[in-house]
Amino acid sequence: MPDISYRNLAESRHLRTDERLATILHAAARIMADEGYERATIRKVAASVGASIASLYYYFNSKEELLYQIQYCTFKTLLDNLDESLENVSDPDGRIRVLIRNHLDHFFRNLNELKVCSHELETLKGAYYESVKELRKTYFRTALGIVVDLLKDSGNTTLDPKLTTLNLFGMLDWIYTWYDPETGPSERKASNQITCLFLNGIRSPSR
Amino acid sequence: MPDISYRNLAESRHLRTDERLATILHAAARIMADEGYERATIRKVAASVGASIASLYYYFNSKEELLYQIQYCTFKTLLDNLDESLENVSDPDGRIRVLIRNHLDHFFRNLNELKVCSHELETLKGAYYESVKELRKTYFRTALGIVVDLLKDSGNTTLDPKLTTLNLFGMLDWIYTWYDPETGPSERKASNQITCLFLNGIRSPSR
Amino acid sequence: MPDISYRNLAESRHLRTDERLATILHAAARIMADEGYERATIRKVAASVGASIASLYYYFNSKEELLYQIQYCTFKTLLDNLDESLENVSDPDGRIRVLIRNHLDHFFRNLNELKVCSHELETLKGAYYESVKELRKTYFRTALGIVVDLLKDSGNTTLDPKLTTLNLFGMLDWIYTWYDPETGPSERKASNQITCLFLNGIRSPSR
Amino acid sequence: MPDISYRNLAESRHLRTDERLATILHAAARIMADEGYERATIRKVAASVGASIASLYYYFNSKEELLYQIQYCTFKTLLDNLDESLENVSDPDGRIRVLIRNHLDHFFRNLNELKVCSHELETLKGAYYESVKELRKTYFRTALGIVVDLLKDSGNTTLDPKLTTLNLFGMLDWIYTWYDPETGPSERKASNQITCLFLNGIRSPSR
DNA sequence: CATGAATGAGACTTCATTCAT
DNA sequence: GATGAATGAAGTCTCATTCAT
Repeated sequence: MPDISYRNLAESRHLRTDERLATILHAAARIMADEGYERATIRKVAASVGASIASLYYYFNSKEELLYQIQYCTFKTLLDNLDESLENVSDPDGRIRVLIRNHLDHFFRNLNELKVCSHELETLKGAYYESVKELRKTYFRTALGIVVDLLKDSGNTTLDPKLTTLNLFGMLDWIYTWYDPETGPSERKASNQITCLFLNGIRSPSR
Repeated sequence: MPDISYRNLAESRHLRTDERLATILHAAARIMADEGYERATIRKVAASVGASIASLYYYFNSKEELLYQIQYCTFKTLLDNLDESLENVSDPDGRIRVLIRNHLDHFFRNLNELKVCSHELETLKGAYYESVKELRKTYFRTALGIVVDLLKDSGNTTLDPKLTTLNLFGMLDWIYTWYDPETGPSERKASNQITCLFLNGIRSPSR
Repeated sequence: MPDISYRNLAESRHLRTDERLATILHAAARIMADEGYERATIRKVAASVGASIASLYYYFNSKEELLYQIQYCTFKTLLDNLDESLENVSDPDGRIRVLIRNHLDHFFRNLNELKVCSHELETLKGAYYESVKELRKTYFRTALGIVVDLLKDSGNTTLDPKLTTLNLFGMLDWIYTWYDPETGPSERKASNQITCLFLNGIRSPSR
Repeated sequence: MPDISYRNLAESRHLRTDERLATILHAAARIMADEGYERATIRKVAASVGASIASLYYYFNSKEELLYQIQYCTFKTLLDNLDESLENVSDPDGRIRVLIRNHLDHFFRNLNELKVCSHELETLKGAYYESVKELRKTYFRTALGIVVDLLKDSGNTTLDPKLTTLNLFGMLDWIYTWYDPETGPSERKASNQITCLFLNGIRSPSR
């Protein structure tokens, strides 16, 4: 039974410690994205942040908890930002644009976390798994709600809302397989392309 | 330097042996999909096909070669089938429908292989990696060619062909994260939804 | 308890089979000399003679027996030849020259066997070990007898016969570490040098 | 590419750790001498020093590095001692006596290391091999230089210096095959016998 | 005589984790 | 807060050997 002891970075007053934790989480995400959870050894994480292996255990109780913190932080932040940005937008078209922008803004800057979350959700067990699953479910439901409204507004009865939302996330999340901040298109262009393809796909029911 | 010795199942005459290899590849794909390459131990593969660990090494020289055979077979079959199906279709709309159907027909029936190929390409090194990479590049170029024609025909100058192709594969490949043969929608329905969303998205340039 | 079933090559009438056995023994000796007994796998021996692994077991019952045959043949031949050559020589000086020549003649042409016999005597267990040990003891006693006579004739009371014999074999057997049939001195020269150094060392007691 | 990280025992200040390393090297040498490198399992070494298998890997990175450390330490010490002892001796006769004494003093007390170095040089690969090879070459050249002078002084033109040096080492190194500290002659006697046999062998050219 | 296929045993090695300091 | 040293568990792979064909 894992003892979840997630440390809320924002609330803590030990800034030095929490900056260090953030550094560790980021380094771990990079290594886990590059090599997968299993191949991402604690040893490599320690080396990449210039610490001893043993000292890392001050910041997390197990390798699984390290993975949990990465995933939890990612979705917590994503969801909090989304809620805030949606507050003043009410039309479905505007809301879906906010969601897409929020998602891509976050993950273009955190491709490693995106990859880790995509690959390693089911690596978590028990309470860790449930905790992250819950956040993701909430996030998906928000998106689904917007898509439902959008299809209604377009009079589109061909597309199934749930499948359409899944396909949207397919395009959004797939970016971790191809986006390269160095050589790729601008984030803005990539973002616009997906928005455009998706909204057109929805708006005009096939005759 | 890995000595790649891919055995072409179709051409071999040692049926008994090759059927056994196919069984092993399938079992391995299932376990690797469920648990990831690293956690998918040879022991588990052996147990799942009712063989001793050592005897598996009669069929592949290393765990990496096992992964390679899974990926190579998958893309070789996919590509061969596609080439055959495209032979008698010349209009871009028909060709993209063939590609989507071919892709989904294959992977709805081989979700494990899809997941393994998606997650573990870069687990392969050296010649193994290059060999699979080459097949995938060929496959992508075929799709890209069709999308280019499609955009031209639609007079759509907004969408970038390469990004559009990547987004298409985002929707197509993402199915491994949500499709459930037991409880999900029919393959036909899921397939139609993606085709519809994509073709509409392309056809009608945003006003 | 190993069942020693040494096949006497000379007496057998299955020439084809025995030629094959000789080929195998020679190939095995080469590989064992190069890599040591443990690293010299049956697989490598099989490959080097172009046979399947299983078929080798027709010629010996175990890897240890293979090693035994190599060692037994080597010392049996060496000893038989020595006895024959010594028959007509009675003075110690002549007899020691015969022994040195016999030893070097044989081993310059069978360096691999010399190395294997030097390194792997104690790899043999039980009856195998005793059998070879017996031959070697007989061989050593013959040499020791000659050295005793030689020291007596020289009036040399400084040197201990047994130690002197051991030192002689040190020089004789050490050749496997440095003699190279391709680039080294002629066998004749190398042989003369040892004979010269040893006989002078014995003949002239230090002041 | 092995990363050779030889720890100089003498210079380190972590006495506890280095004493432990020395203990391990010694135990490993004994087992490798008794059974050969391949049969000398890490398990046996661990058991013989009362440690877990995994903990040994704190002291070396691979079994091959363990073998390397044994060989490197042996020849480094031997060579350093020789250089020191030769410093104040200039006549060839004295110098060869110093060399013989140094060699035998060291190896009578480290017969296991002598056997391991004799049998397993070529078990080392790449940088490990080159490193030890270099030391041995230096050691041999020192001996050869002395023998050259010695032969010159004796007016002996019969003997080839290189072959003579090789034969000397044959007698010196062969001791690992027969010397028994329990039942054998005194080291002093054994040492004198070799010195005597060799110097006489050289001094009096055969008529 | 020959061999394809199989297997139990056991080797080296790595890893997450702990704990005394 | 930090870390050197240690370890049980487990993984991949190789090997000698067997046996039905």
